[in-house]
Amino acid sequence: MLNQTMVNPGSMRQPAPRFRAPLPIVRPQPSTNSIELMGAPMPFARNAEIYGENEPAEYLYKVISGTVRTYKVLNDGRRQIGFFYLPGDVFGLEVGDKHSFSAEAIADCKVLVIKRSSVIALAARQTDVSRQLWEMTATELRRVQDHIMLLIKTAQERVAGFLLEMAARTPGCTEIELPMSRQDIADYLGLTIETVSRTLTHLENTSAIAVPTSRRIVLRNRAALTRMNG
Amino acid sequence: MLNQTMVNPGSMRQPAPRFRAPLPIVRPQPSTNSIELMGAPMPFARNAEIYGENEPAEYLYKVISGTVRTYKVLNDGRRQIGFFYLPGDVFGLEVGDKHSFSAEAIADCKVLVIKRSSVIALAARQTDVSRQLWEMTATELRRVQDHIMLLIKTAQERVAGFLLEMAARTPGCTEIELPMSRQDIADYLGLTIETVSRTLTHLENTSAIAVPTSRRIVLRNRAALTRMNG
DNA sequence: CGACCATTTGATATGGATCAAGCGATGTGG
DNA sequence: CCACATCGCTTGATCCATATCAAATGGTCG
Repeated sequence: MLNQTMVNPGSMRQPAPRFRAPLPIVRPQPSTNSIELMGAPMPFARNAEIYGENEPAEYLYKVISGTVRTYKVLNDGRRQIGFFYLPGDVFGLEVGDKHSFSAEAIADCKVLVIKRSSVIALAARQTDVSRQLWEMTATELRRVQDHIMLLIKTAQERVAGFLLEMAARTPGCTEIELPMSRQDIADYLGLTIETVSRTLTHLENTSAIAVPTSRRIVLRNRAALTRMNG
Repeated sequence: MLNQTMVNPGSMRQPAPRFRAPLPIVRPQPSTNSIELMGAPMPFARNAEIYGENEPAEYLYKVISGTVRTYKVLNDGRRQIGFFYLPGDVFGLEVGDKHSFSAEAIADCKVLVIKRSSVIALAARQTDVSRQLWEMTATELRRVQDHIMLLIKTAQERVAGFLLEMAARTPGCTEIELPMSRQDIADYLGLTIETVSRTLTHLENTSAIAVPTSRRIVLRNRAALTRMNG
């Protein structure tokens, strides 16, 4: 039942820990050209909150470096991660005036912060901007639809799918550096850390992957992973 | 593992069965004014396919009467229902050129069919149209995000949540007429029919609901349902 | 009435959660 | 430099919610 992190409702904002060398992830930046000209870059420390659920959605965001997680917490503390946003990804895009998820930096981040009202104002006059807004929202929609398909699968299928998804988002596609903890992965996949860990071990034993360090995964047999993805 | 319908990959298109009296559901229509002027109403028989996954997305659709389900089928036949669209709801909205889900009529339907290309062309010149497109996509996004939160819950929470959701979408809020079968509900909630049935029986035994006929549910104790919604 | 289909109910199996312990890396203070 | 605490992860043992398998019930239509 309770397969997610239990979050203490009273202590959400954690102290920002010391700095760490940022991960060298560089990805093809989807062209959000005219919109991102309106933004200012801003640093966030590891575990810093970028915005909270139900806060007014005054800005939208684009990851420059680092990784961001969005999440929701149920009444009783179960946490569901919406997505891991890597450099180039846009998040915090809302049509209503409140954020539907919370957002936090997983590693230290640089994030482009763009004022929502000015984008919307510009969209009212420039067709391409309004089209970009629409496309970003639709990209997000597709992603969430895929996430639903993930959540109906078995543990093995979820983990295999997750690895393939992360690999597809990384330039050097055979070896991936995970910016997030096992707990984050578990909360994204709707599993427990134990199950994630066991499944990774099993994939390693069947030599579908190698795990040189816990944050680094080598895809040895992509066909096998694809096959078990469901 | 296999908690969804197993769909035989070779026999998706079913013969359209006989006609049935349409359900008298009438709901507040969100104003999609200028867009829906461009559409033509079209009837679909029970279980008729409206479009298939990966088919070119030439049209978008608005339910006038009846109910529509969208769904995806995994390689091995597991089915996941994306949503049940009731009168007033827009579906089939895509930014890419292919549909990401399939759509079928659950009961006999009247559906407004609107040519995608003309809407997009109009959006290029009329701000309000492009805003409507964006808002419809964002509405869908919210919905899918909520669906994810549903899928991490227990069986009881999912069923209770489903009933509350359906009640919120119906005018006479205490009694709801379900247009879909137990199997459809199960595939929406990521459960089996047996679990859905047992859970409904349990809710009835604890007098949270009454089930005069299998398609009709009376909410007796909404507070209890809300409480167990998670 | 009898066939058919949807739904409910019952008995059992199992995948993943839970509870608990061990392990390796990193960091701290003496 | 080394004991020692801490943290993230792995591994092991057991439990439980929900799936699976199977049968009974009930409504619909010829």
